[in-house]
Amino acid sequence: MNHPASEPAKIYDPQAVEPAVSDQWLNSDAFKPKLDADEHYSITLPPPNVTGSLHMGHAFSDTIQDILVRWQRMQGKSVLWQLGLDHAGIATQMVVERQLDAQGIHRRDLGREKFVEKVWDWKDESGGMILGQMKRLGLSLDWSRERFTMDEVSSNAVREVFVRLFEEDLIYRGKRLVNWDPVLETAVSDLEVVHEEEAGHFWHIQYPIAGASTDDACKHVIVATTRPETMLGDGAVAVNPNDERYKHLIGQELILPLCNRTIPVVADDYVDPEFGTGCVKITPAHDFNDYDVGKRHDLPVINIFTNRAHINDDEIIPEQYRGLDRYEARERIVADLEAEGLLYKVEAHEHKVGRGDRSHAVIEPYLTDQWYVAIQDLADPAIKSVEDGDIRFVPQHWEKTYFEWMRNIQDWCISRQLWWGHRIPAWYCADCDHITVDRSTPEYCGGCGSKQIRQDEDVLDTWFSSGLWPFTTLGWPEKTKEIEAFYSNSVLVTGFDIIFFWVARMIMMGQKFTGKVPFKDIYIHALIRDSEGQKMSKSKGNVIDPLQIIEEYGADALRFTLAHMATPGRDVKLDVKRIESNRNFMNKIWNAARFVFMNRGDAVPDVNVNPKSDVNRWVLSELNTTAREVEKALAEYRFNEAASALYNFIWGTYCDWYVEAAKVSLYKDDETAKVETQVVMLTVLDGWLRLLHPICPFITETLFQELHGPDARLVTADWAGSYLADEQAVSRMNRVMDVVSAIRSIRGEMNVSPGKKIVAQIAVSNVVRAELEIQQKALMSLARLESLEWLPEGSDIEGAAVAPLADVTVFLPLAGLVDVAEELARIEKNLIKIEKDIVSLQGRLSNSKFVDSAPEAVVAKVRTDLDENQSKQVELKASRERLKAL
RNA sequence: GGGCGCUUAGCUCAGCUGGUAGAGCACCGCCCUUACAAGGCGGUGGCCGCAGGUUCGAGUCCUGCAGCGCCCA
Repeated sequence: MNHPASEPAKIYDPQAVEPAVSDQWLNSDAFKPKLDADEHYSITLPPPNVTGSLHMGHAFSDTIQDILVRWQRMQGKSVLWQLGLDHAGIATQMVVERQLDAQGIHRRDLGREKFVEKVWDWKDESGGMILGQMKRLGLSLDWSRERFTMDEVSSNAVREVFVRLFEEDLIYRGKRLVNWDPVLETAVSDLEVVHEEEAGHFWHIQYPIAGASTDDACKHVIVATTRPETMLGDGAVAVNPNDERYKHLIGQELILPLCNRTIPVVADDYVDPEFGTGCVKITPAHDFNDYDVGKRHDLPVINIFTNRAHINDDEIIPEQYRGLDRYEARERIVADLEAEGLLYKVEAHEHKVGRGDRSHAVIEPYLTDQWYVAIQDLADPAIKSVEDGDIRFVPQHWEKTYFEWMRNIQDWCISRQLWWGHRIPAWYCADCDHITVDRSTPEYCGGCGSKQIRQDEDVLDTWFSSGLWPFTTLGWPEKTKEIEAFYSNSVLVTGFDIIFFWVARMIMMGQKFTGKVPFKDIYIHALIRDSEGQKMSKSKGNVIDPLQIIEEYGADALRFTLAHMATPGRDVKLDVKRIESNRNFMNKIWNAARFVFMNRGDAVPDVNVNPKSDVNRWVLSELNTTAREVEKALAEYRFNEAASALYNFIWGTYCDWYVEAAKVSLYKDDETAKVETQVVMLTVLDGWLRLLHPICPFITETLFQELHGPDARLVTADWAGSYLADEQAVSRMNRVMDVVSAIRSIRGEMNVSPGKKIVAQIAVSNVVRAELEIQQKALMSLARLESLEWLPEGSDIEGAAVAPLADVTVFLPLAGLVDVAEELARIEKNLIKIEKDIVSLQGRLSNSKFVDSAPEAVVAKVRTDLDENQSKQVELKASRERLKAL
C-alpha cells in the first residue's frame, strides 16, 4: 500500500496487501529468535512430507502454531519456530515411482543411484512448493534454519543413534513374521496396515485322515479357511483340547490335499470350538496366530511366497502352483479341490483384510530378516513422563490413547526394503558372521578383518529420524547453545493420527538421548474434513488447496476461520462459507480503520489515556476485558475462544457501538471532547490490532503501519497491556445501549423506516436520568431520535408504544408512527414471555432449599430479575389498558 | 472383543470450573443513514439423542440405552 497520502480502498483487497507485508517480514530479522531475552519459547514444526504440496490440515496445524509463536514473540520472549521437511520414505518413493511409471519406467530400470537422484530432484520441487505455501500463509518460521531429515546433520545423528542403540543391544536383527507389502516389496509396521471388513469367502475343505479305512465313520476333518492357497504351507490342523468331537484325532496324521504330504492334528487353546468347524489349519509362515501355534508345537515354518506374493519354487510345493500369483493360486487350488471332491462347501464371509495404507495392497504376514529396536527400555520412561505430568496432553484425554499403545508396545521394526531413506549403517562380511555397525563407513570387517564386506541394502523407517527431530534440528549430538536455549520445546502441535507414529517415538528417543522430554505440552488438534464430513483426499477430489483459498479470500480470512474452528473436538468440517464470512470480517476491519484514519485529526494513541466521557471509558474497559480474555484463551490453547472474543469486540463493540457513538463527539464543535475521542479511538484500534495480530497478521500489520507510520512493525511490537477499567462507566453505557436497543426494537417491529426520526419520552428517576442525560446526544443519534423528553419516574403516557427496562421506561408516541393493534399485539407477546419468567423465578424463590443453599449472589440475582420482570409487567399492563381505552 | 469421541436452532458448530441456551450461515421485515450493501437495524427459530440418578438447581456431573464416527486387537 502506498503511504501515506493515498486513500485506502473501500473494499479490502488482501492480494494488494499481503505479499508486500510478507516481503517486509522476510527481509527482516523478525522471525529469528531474539538474542537478549530471558525467556525462551520454542516449537518444532512437524516437518511436512515432501510428497507434494500442503493441504488444509497443514494450514490448520501451522496456523495454530503461528498464533502461539507470534503471541509469545510479542510478549518479548526469544522465540524459535524451527522449520524443516521430512523425506517420508515410502510415501515419497511411491510418488516418484508413480511419476516414472507414467513414463513406463520402473525404478529397477534406473538402478538405485539414479532413482535416488530423481527423488532428490522431486524433493527440491515439492519442498519449494511447500515453503512457498507456508510463506503465503504468513508463517513466522525461522527461515534461516530450514532443515531436512536427510541432510548431513540429521543423517549423522541418525547413525549416531543407531550405533549407540546397537552397542547397548537395544537394536538387534531378527527373523520373524512382519507385515509385508508385496507391491512395494517392503516390510511395513503394524501402524501402516489398515484393517477393514471386506466381502470374502469361507471355504470348507476336507482333510482326509491318514490310514482311515472306507468303513470308518469318520474319514476326514473339515477345515474352514478364508485363504485356501495358504494350505500349501500348512504345518498342522489344530483343535481345541476340550473339544469332544475331535479329542480322538489329536496326534493323528491328516493327508494334506493336493500336496502329497501329511500333517498332524494338534491340540491348542487358541482354537475356538464355536467358530467355523472347530478345526483350524495352521500355516505358521503366513499368519501371526499360526506362527505362535507353530512355535508351541514345533511345527515347520513353510514359506510359500516370493516377495511379490507369488508362489515360490520350494520343492515342498506341488509344481503346478509354482509361480502363480496368490489369487491365481487360490482359484486353481479351489478348482482342484472341487475336482477331487474335497471342497465341502463355500460360504460368503465378511472378514477383516489388512491393506497397506500407502499401496492399498493386501498385506502378507511374511517371514523375513529385519532390524528391530527393543522398545521396552525406551517406553518405560516415556510412559512415566506423561504419568508424572512432565509432558501434558491438551486435551488431556489423549493421554489415554497414548498410554494404551505404550503399555502394549511391541519391538519396533525399523528396516524397510526401500531405496529412499537413511541406509542402515551395518555391514555384512562374506568371510564370517560378524556384522559391523559403525558411525563412519568401515573398510574392514570388525570381526575377521576381511575386506569382503557389503552394506545392508535396507533403509530405516522414516519415523526413526523424525523421532529425533526436536533435538537433531538443534544440532545434536553437538552440545549447542540452541539446545541449551530451546530444548525441551515449549509445545508440540499435531493431530491425533500420529500420536503412535511420531509423538510417542519422539518422547522415547528424546528421553533416551537427551535425558529430557522433547516438549512440555502436546496440543492435539482436530482433523480437517470437507463440508460433508468426508476426509479430504485427492482421489475423492474434495481437497481444498489453501493457496486457492488464500487467493480468493486472503490468508487472514483463512487463518481466522481456522482459529475459530480450533475447538477441542475430533474433526472439523471446513465450509467455504465460513471463510467467506470471515473475509467479510476483514473488510469490516479495514473499513473501521479507514473511518478512524479519516477522522484521526492530529491525535496519536496513548495507552495511559484517562478520558472523561463514559463512551471512551467504557470502550477502554471493554478492550481491557477482551485483552485478558484473549490471553487466557491462548494460554489454554482455546483458539476458538480467542477468535470469538476478538470478533465480538471488534465487530460487536468497536464497530457497532463505539464508532457510532464516537461520531457524536467527532462531528461536534467541542474540541476537547473531539480530541479525547480521537485519542481513545486510535488507542483502542492500536490495542485490538495487537490482539488480533497473531491470528490475522497481514491486515493488522498493514493497519498498524498506517496508524504509526511506515517504520513501525507490529510483528515485533509489544503485546497489548492493561487499559483503563471502569466498571461504572461500563454499566452506565450498558444502560444507554439497552435504551437504544429498546427503541430500535420497537422501530424494527413496527416497521418504522430507519431514516425516519422519531420522538421519544423516557420516564426515569433523577439519579438515572443524570447518568443518561450525559449521553443524550449519543442516545439520540444511535436511536435516530428527533427529540427526547425526560419524564419523572412512574409517568404514564397515553397512546404510546412502551418499552419497560430495568429502571427506565421508554415511550414512543404512536401518533402517525405505529398502529394501535400492532402495539397491542407486541405488548401481548412480551407479556407472555415475562409472565412465564415470573412464574419460574417465583417458583425458585418460594423453594426454601434454594434460598438457603444457593450462593447469595445467585439468589440476589433471581430477586433482582423478579423485581425487574414484575415492574416491566406492571408497565406493560398499564400500557395495554391505556391503549385499549383509546 | 477392548478403548475413545460425538448427538444443542433448517445447516455447521460454541457453551471452561453445574445457576432460566449462543454464534456464523440460511430465512423474514425495514433501509444504498457521508467507514463498510462483503453493509446497517430489527425479527422468526431449540422437550440441548432417550431413560434414570445426584443436586435447591443438570446442555453441563454419574449410570444405562440408542444412533453415528474413530482407534486398538
